[in-house]
Amino acid sequence: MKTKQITLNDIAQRLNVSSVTVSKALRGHPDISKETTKLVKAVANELGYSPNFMARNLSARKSNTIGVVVPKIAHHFFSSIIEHIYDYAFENNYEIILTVSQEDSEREKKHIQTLLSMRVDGIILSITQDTKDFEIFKTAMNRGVPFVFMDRIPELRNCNTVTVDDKGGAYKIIEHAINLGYKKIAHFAGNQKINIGRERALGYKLALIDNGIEVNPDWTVEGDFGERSGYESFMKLYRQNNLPDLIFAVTYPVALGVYNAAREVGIRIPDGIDLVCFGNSQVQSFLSPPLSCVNQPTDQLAVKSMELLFDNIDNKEEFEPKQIILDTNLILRGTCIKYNRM
Amino acid sequence: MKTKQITLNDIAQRLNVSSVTVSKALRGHPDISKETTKLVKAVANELGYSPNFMARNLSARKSNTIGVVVPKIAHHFFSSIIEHIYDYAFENNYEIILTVSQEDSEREKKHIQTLLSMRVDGIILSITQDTKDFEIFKTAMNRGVPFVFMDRIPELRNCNTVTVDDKGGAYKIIEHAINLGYKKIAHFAGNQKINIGRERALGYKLALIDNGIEVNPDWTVEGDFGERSGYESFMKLYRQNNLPDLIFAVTYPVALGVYNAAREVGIRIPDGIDLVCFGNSQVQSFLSPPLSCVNQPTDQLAVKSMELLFDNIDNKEEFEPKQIILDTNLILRGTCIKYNRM
DNA sequence: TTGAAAGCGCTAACAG
DNA sequence: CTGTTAGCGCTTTCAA
Repeated sequence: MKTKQITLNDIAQRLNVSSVTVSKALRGHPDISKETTKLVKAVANELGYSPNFMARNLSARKSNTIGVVVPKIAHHFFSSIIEHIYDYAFENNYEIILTVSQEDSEREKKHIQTLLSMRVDGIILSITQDTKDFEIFKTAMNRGVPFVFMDRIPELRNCNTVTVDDKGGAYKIIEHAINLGYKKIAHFAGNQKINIGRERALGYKLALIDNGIEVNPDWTVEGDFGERSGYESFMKLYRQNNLPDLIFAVTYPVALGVYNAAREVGIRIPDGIDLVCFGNSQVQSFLSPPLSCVNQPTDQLAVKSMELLFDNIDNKEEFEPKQIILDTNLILRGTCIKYNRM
Repeated sequence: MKTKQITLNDIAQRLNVSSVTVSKALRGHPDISKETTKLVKAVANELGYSPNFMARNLSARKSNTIGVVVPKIAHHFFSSIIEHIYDYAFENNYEIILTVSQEDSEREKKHIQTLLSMRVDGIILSITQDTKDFEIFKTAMNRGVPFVFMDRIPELRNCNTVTVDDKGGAYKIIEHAINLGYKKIAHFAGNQKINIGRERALGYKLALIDNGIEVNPDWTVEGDFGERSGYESFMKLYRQNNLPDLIFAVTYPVALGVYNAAREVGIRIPDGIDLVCFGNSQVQSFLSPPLSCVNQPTDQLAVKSMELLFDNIDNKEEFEPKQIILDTNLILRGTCIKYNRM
């Protein structure tokens, strides 16, 4: 019993007018008299008319839709950004097509192709850890589709980016620790193929150097951004009997891995070893001890990305790519608030 | 410099064939010779052809897209389900249009209308806390759009639902606690207007009754599903000097609120008061003490919902609505593992 | 104020 | 194997 979809024509016939009249009336076009407009709307309502998005957009050559590609979603950082993106889109009567690459660059590429097929008006993209091939981005941009890269960005000149000041944030927290008295500071660094991993590691080093502390290469432990990685990095140093006084974890999950590992070997945080990380989440204040961190403004990441994208969409002809860098702030809780050594 | 989008015709002209040939070739239709197919594909590639999703779907009268409406996204339960939904869709070459109602039933309604406009092939929906008006669901279903209600479902006969055995799960954990020796057990109940709130409260009561424990009405504290609610419920009982030995929180955030409140008034978990909740998350094992809970199979919620939806889509004519109820299991960690009183 | 004609880009049905 | 014809449902001229 597939009920036929109601079309403009159905309404038109009922009223003995043309479908054009109905189309205009429904959109409140001034061409049409108040009376017919009212009539049309009434019938449309009665029949349960629902405009066909595809037909409308095909004809109008505009989708009122923006595409989003993120590497993960079950992660506070991204889900929070996405929620803000949805809010922003909703207020501006835009639809969001969200796709998730699951850190798989092939999948990412496919998603972009799909979004292009859908003729989205623009794309907001946070790349995977190992996206190496930027061709698809270039061709898409050349084809006139506005792009905004958010947080995790490719090494590409002349494109829109909205990032967090990763280097500055890392610098800030390390300097804070140094001021507390810490000197033996390790960094559990993320993947160095991607900007956020590199920048945070850079900020860490810079802060040490600027404060006259020698950089111990053993204390920059490379890994990825996950819990497992934090656990393993800790265990590596532990086995080498080379634990520092403070660990700066590149992400919140990495810090969780450290909690786990430390608990396992019976070292207490923050007395036995202190810990701090980049990135906030809903639950850090419930950890024991509550975890201090560098906070990223997820709402701003969403809003600025959307603003920039809309700006680009509205001024396609003479648009100059912009790079926006957002500031971070420290949230100090139970860790890294005093010097615990000696 | 808006680059014109490449169409079938552009490719056709280049090759001096008709657009139909190109269309077929691109889709690997057996009509077309290997040779032309190859040629067509080459040119399409060279020109960077990207099929127009709208045109294709308008013409084919099928969108290969399914709509999803959830109340929140920055919440482990939902983001986890959504990730699984995306995976499933991706594997089956379907697109997902995800919309977020933010617990606002008006917004929910608008989203459904949008999805209908987009002519999605089906909708998976988890309703808001205070969705009272089910008309839109009914009309949509009458119009032949397959629906699956997931986890949070309306009181509607004869529709597809995939839920967790909330009552059974609550019963299970309470019985576990009783076996441990607990008798003074409170329930920080969620919103009773929605099935999950009601069912969990029901399971709680049933378990008490079945085990010969009197149900103290003061110990069912109604609230909502958020952290704030957990905090306030605790404080209420605390002020009344009426704290139980164990609290069963309706959700994980509510339990977090209890941690907060307990810490604030200097009562220790689990010795001072014990705690357990419905729903798992990535971080409960990091709480102190690690929080035991009733685990919901988010992957199954996603998969079963998708399967059911596809089943309905494929057999529209004679489809009998199904109700699927998924089992829960207990995850025992640092709370509610032994009787701490006296 | 209304409508007829044309077309958005694609596909399905049918001929050749 | 290839192409012609007809339309999907809507919007945008442009004429009445």
